[in-house]
Amino acid sequence: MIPIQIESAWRGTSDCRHCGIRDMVLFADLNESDFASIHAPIDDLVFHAGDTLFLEGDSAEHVFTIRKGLVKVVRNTPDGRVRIVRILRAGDVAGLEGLFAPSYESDVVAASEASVCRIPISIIKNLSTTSPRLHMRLMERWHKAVKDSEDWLADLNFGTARQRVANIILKMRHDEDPSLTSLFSREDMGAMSDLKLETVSREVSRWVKEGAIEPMDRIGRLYRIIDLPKLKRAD
Amino acid sequence: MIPIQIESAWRGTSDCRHCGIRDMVLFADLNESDFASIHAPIDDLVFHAGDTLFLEGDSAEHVFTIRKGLVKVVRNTPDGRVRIVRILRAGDVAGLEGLFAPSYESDVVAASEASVCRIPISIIKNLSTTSPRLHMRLMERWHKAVKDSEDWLADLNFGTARQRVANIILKMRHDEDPSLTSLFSREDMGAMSDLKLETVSREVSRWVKEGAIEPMDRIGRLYRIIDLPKLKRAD
DNA sequence: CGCGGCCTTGATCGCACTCAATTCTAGTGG
DNA sequence: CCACTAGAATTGAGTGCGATCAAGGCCGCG
Repeated sequence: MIPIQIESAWRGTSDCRHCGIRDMVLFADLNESDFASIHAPIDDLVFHAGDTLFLEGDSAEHVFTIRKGLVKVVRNTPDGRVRIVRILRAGDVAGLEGLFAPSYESDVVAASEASVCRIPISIIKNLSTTSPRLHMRLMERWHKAVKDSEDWLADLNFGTARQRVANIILKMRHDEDPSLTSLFSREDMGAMSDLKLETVSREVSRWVKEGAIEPMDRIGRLYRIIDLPKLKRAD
Repeated sequence: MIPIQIESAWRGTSDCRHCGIRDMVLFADLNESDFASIHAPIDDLVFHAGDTLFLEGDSAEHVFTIRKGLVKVVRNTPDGRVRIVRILRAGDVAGLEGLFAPSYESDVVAASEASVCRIPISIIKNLSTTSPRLHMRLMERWHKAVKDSEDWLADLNFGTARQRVANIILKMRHDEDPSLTSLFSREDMGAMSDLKLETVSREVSRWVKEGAIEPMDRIGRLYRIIDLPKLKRAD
């Protein structure tokens, strides 16, 4: 199967030594001789909202570090529906499963404009035999992936529609300004929480009516959080 | 907080070199000098159904390899309910988060009699600076944990009660004889799939009435699978 | 202006929850 | 061996929440 190919802008080959978020990412602890042993190119790419980084079943040849933006990890159920199982943010890594599996195990799609480093898996495999520091970083990523995944399950797929929507609103708060929250389309929010888009819409409206949040645009994406405790209680 | 402490039988200090399932577990690739550097004791424990391996928040000092039996990974939601987020089987590892976090991030409870190796985290940390082979094994475990966790989310928390119960039945099939399946209590099955125990009971009964499964005991735990395709279609 | 995409809102329906009673099993002690 | 009990599973009746079907509104865009 030839996958749908990817719209992405190439921004050049990365110089990881001077990466702005190097301290957040896999290569944080590498030294000069580690970098010297990197021969395959690490590319710096930009994806637009809706672009695909890779699809489930694609041959796994790269690992992707998110530098900026939001990225959805999507699984397709046998009966044709779609579930968003995790959201990746700056510093997170997509496609780690490629280190062990021949192909990717989920679809990964940009949810907003996203700036991404594409690292050949061969580099990771070579370095990981020589650099215990990279190993630690890799395992930290795995740890975070498991924790995020289980938190997701526990937070968004539990309780009433009202509670689930409240938890989405909380989970999508901005890192920089936690009083702001950026929601996805109602359909995507439904795929995150196993609700129908109409139900999501109703519950968002209800939180607005009750004064817990306040719309900052006219298209239902950006909200200001007014009553944080109320959302957390979700009563 | 002093956690409820644990009922477990000590079966002796393990000799990992001659472990019956060594090829399945973390130490598969260690050589003699690796073993020679292990100084802390690795204990071999037996837990009975319902015993606690550790609780969320306990100081993380060991990693546990499951040798035999079934183990539940449990999370407690803020509103006091309980969710089973994963099941561990022979070869799986519990408590890996202790490598990075100071305390465990979920409760882990034996679901049946379980035989378990308790490995001090100090051993893993020491070995992982010297043995790239252990690193690979560890990352394989992380990979499996993420995949299991996301599969769980996608399979058991999706669709109608009928489909969820069918997926539990399929997930709990025996490795040795896949025509047999061992269910948990209806309450635990509810915690796995976010259903009430009465709903689970109804749906199990319905699959029996329709001839997809057949009870092998009188207490509703062991069933023989008669019509596998029907369960997979779940229509 | 018309069109398409997305969000919102309304009315109705059905599935899963709730509350409750009953049955079955294993375990205990007479 | 039987009576009694506690715990678990099962079954029933009624309710309510979220899905479904449908209509209408808002926004951006050609």
